[in-house]
Amino acid sequence: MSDKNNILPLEPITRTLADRVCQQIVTAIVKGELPAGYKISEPELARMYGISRGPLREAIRRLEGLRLIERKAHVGARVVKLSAQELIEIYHVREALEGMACRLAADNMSDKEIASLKALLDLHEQSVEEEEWSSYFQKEGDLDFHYRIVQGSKNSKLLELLGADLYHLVRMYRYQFSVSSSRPKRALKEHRQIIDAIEARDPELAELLMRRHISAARRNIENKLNQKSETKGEKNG
Amino acid sequence: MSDKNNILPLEPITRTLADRVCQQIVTAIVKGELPAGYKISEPELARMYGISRGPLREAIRRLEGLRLIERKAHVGARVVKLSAQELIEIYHVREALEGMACRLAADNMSDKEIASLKALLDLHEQSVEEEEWSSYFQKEGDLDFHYRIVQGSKNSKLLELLGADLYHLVRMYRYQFSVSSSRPKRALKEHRQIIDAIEARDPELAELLMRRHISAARRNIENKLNQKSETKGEKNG
DNA sequence: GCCTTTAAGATTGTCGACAATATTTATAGA
DNA sequence: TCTATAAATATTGTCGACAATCTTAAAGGC
Repeated sequence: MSDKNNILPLEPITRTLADRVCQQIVTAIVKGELPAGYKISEPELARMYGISRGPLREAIRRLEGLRLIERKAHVGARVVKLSAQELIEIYHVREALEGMACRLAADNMSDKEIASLKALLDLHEQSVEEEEWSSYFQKEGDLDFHYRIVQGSKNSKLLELLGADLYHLVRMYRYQFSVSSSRPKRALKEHRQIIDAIEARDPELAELLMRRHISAARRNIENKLNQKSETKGEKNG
Repeated sequence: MSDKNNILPLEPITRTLADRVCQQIVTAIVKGELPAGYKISEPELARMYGISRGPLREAIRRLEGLRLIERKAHVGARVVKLSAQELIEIYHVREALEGMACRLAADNMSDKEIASLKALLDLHEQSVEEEEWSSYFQKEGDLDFHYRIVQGSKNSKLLELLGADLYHLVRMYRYQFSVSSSRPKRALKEHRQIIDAIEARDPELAELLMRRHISAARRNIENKLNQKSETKGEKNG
């Protein structure tokens, strides 16, 4: 082996320009640097990222697949703007899909995966106690948990659907609305119950708990959205 | 209004080249003209459809979003090859998603939509009796029914997931394996029961019937696949 | 003064050529 | 004869320029 392998490509530094720029734009959208509804100008972004319009269009098309931008022929692309309605819809779909995933995970998750996930929850507990959760747990930690359970279901189509079409939208929502932070200890407790049910190889209970967990999160959001619209006042009355 | 509007663009004849070619390739893949596992050569397809590589790559990227082809960087694209395992996985996911869709449809589908769907079933019944179902009903008619119910759920995310990620794969499977033709009358009867439950505004029953319907289809496939592998003989014993 | 029409500008879609990477083939050595 | 290295070939990735379409602004008519 020669020395040039010292720089081991843990994550391939750059497969293609489109790959790299795509990831950069995903991050920018999720964090709100590219705000919802923003009109994407191909020449502008191409200059910004220092690439040509070719690979940029490739990236844009991929972003469209991730449901992060919407495009119209001969008009252009815009960062997707989630309505309250759509956000609730996503949580309804998550309830069905992740409930199923959790049931399957109780049967198919390996002992090693379960142990690893319990360790992750220990980390989360630390973060919550040290009140560092606002930065990490609120934004990504919770989704890490959910994503691992979907992986544990061993159903690749389920993983594709949740990973490619819903995951990033929820990430975006969390970053930009900063809403889901209200009940971190409660959520963590529910996570513990879920992994316990999986460890006990109890599919029905695991599904029930996951559905309740997501349903509670949805109602939490619905309440906050209602408060918000009430605060704004009744325009027509 | 001038005469030039005589040629009313019912379906826009051609929005972009990529649009048109994308649809053509979808059809070619579903029908098996581009067989599963086929290596897609960009220069070859570009010549075949008489376009440049630019819009062709756009189309290919879109096909990837529809899960009909898979691409690796610097290697190329191949028509997706569904394993038996993945096909079963899809039916499990459909059971969860379409069960949910059917429950929502019982609440949200308009009377007009219900009437229209019942009329569609009448057409299917005619086709079955005249034994024309082999050409249409087997391939597309059944999915028409399912697609309309998903539309009736009024959950746009649900429609996106089922329409963009699973629909075409099931279409492809039906065309190429010609398996689902075994129980058309039975399936039609189940469709009637489902729409009756929706018309009666009975969400629980509607979901139950849809889940059973898809589950039965899945077991039907599993049996056929088992027969197939038995016919092939046991290679290792 | 407002609306319609027209022209100018900007943006997206399309094309052909060049560069970087992967695959195949040929050659040399064991 | 098989393996390993290296050159040759083909394919994919990237770029800049041109064409088609949409948007915006200005001019003219009612």
